[in-house]
Amino acid sequence: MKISTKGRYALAIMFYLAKNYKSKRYISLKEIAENEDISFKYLEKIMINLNTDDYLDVLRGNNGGYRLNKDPRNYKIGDILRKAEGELTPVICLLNGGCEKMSKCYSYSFFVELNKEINSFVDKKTLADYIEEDK
Amino acid sequence: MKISTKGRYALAIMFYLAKNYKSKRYISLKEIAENEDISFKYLEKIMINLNTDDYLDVLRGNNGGYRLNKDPRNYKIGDILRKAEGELTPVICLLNGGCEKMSKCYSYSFFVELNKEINSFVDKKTLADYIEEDK
DNA sequence: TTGTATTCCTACCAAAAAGGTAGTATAATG
DNA sequence: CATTATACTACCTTTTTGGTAGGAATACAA
Repeated sequence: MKISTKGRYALAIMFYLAKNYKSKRYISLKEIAENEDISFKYLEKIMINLNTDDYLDVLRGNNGGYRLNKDPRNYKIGDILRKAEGELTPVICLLNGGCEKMSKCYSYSFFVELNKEINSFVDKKTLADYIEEDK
Repeated sequence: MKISTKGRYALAIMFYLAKNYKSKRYISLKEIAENEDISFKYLEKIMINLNTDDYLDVLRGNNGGYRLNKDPRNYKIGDILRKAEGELTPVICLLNGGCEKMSKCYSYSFFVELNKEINSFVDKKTLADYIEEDK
């Protein structure tokens, strides 16, 4: 039940962008990597999953990078973690509506509830909830 | 953010024992392994972590095995998962009160809240909550 | 007292996932 | 056209997961 570095680094990236949202400037991964002490190359890889479906503004070249394209309050922590880590379901069988041993599985309804608990929490929290000036 | 087989099998064991609580009989891991389609040897290994601090009654030899030593309502799901999987904290830094980069970490308070959310949920649920006759 | 069924304990091991690194292609801009 | 970014693909090392194997200790019944 751990969040891997992918999820943690993705959050670090997004908080970094959120912090700079008002300046409108593009932030390079190099800058984030240096400030957060994370491997630049690894951040690039994480970005591939993170920046899908026009999630962020991108600009290549000099002074390029990434920036949020909506207010921080519109970025759910749940979406960020799911993009980086994949589905947050505590067990895989939840994605298929149970397995072949479902009929005698006492754990299943517990997993359903836990899944709901986790996802509803992470989906009601946004970047803005954790940045002082945006609270 | 997945529960591993250790945690899932531990729950399977505990639900199996809970289901048989009233009969007072000792249940062997062999029986559980066969009924739940899990490797007997792996269950033995999981049991090492599960049955600490007099968590269960044990009897060796013929017709031996394990049984609950208190009512199913006294076994918290949280305890079972923690015994099998280790601490359920979504990130390790929560166990040390943060890391050296704490001062600029926007994620930390989110992790604290998520941790609380998860643990308070799994600790308010017991085996009895998911067994028909005990509800 | 011997055989059988069980837990207890230690060591080992293969496959998968995590956590990266390296190199090149593509794009934007001065 | 040089520079500075992202985009993409391939590879690699370490750790974790998910087991297996074998024997010692214990309980009990015939």
